[in-house]
Amino acid sequence: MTPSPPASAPGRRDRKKRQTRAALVEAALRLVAERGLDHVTVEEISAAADVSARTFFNYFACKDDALVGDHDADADRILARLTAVPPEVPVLAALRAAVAEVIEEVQAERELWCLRMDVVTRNPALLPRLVAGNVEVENAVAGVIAARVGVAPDHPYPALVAAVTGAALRAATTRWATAGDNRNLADLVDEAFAALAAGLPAPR
Amino acid sequence: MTPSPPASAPGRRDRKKRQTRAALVEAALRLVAERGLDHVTVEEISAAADVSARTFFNYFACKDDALVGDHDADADRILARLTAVPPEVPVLAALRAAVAEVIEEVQAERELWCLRMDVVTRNPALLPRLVAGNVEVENAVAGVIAARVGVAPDHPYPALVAAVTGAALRAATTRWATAGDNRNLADLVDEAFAALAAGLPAPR
DNA sequence: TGCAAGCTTGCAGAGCCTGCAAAAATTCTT
DNA sequence: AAGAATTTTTGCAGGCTCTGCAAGCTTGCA
Repeated sequence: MTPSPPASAPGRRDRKKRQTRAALVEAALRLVAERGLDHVTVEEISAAADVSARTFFNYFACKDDALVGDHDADADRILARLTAVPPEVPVLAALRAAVAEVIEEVQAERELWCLRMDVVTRNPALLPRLVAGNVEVENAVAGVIAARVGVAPDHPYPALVAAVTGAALRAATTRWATAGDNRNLADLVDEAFAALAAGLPAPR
Repeated sequence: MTPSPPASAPGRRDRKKRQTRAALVEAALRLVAERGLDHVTVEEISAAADVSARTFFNYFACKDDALVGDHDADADRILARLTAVPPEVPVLAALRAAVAEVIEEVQAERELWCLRMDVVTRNPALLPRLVAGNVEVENAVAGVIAARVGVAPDHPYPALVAAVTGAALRAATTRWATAGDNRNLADLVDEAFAALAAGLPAPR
């Protein structure tokens, strides 16, 4: 137990698990992009990834999860980063810094995200799940913000800021993945946060 | 065809439909509040509303819809109100005015919404669907805003404002339905919009 | 009253998802 | 390197969700 370097020596088993998961995600996205969500069965996705249908559900709780992904790991990292930001940094700036890391990783997987966004917009039934992951994160973020600004956990401010910044992030990511311009996601997020801090003035 | 007074004389048929729908919603919320989402079947909900299970799916596309409701009608009204607001009104104020009507109706159904929020928070699988309805509305709202401020439909500003105000509304509604204080939803929404317009300054 | 339209219902069936236990693969121990 | 321990994969049975279809009933209207 406890392999001495847990990150450097993943071992064959972990490697295979990553491969299988990636294969399932790739097969799911490709097939659904081709045929549409309800013309692709879990059986077909599993066959394309060369595993049994039962194994699919060992990796994903439901069919949609293979398409939208689970962002629990991201959530933990964002929370850790947020708590690490010095208290004197303004709330919006702290949040912007907390998501920097995740944003870079998303940027690194641009093609995957473009495909994912394409699939989601063409299959609106997936939209709920794509937004939902964020909501769970927002609740946790709200708690950290409450402590940071020194108000009660049920004060309206933390929940508002968490929800609003989550929405801003989503808007920026959507634009980044769908628009033709090849700007960095980080730049789009910066613009969105700047607009928030300025009170959302009309452009120009 | 085309009943002369469509609103004043609903007729027995429409009345029955509304009753059936309300009975299904009530039964679904009550049963799920008691037992939890996956310990209640559509068959049981239908039985409690005294209709067949097949009829349930004539009213709702899926089990969850009976719990979170469909807000398409609200969406249409919000869009109509928004386009009716004079162009010189600032964007945030226009949005606030556009949702006033819907907010009053939600306020009128406070108990229903409290139960619904309780069910959703205790069954997080429902959370996606609750937020999703808003997203569809937001896209339409973004289009109207783009026209209002005179930018291209794919400009980042309209999408950002639509997403952010949607999030603010959601935060206010959540607080209104869960918190103990009996303040008006309209007041909470006003506060949220004011905070948005001020750039989300830390309280105090 | 009689007809047309709309609503409800049962039925059959595809597909999603879960629990269980056996088989296979990987890792650990000796 | 052989065997034990652990993890992963798989098949199977089964319940539940949701859909299409056709028959039967209710409602609205002339």
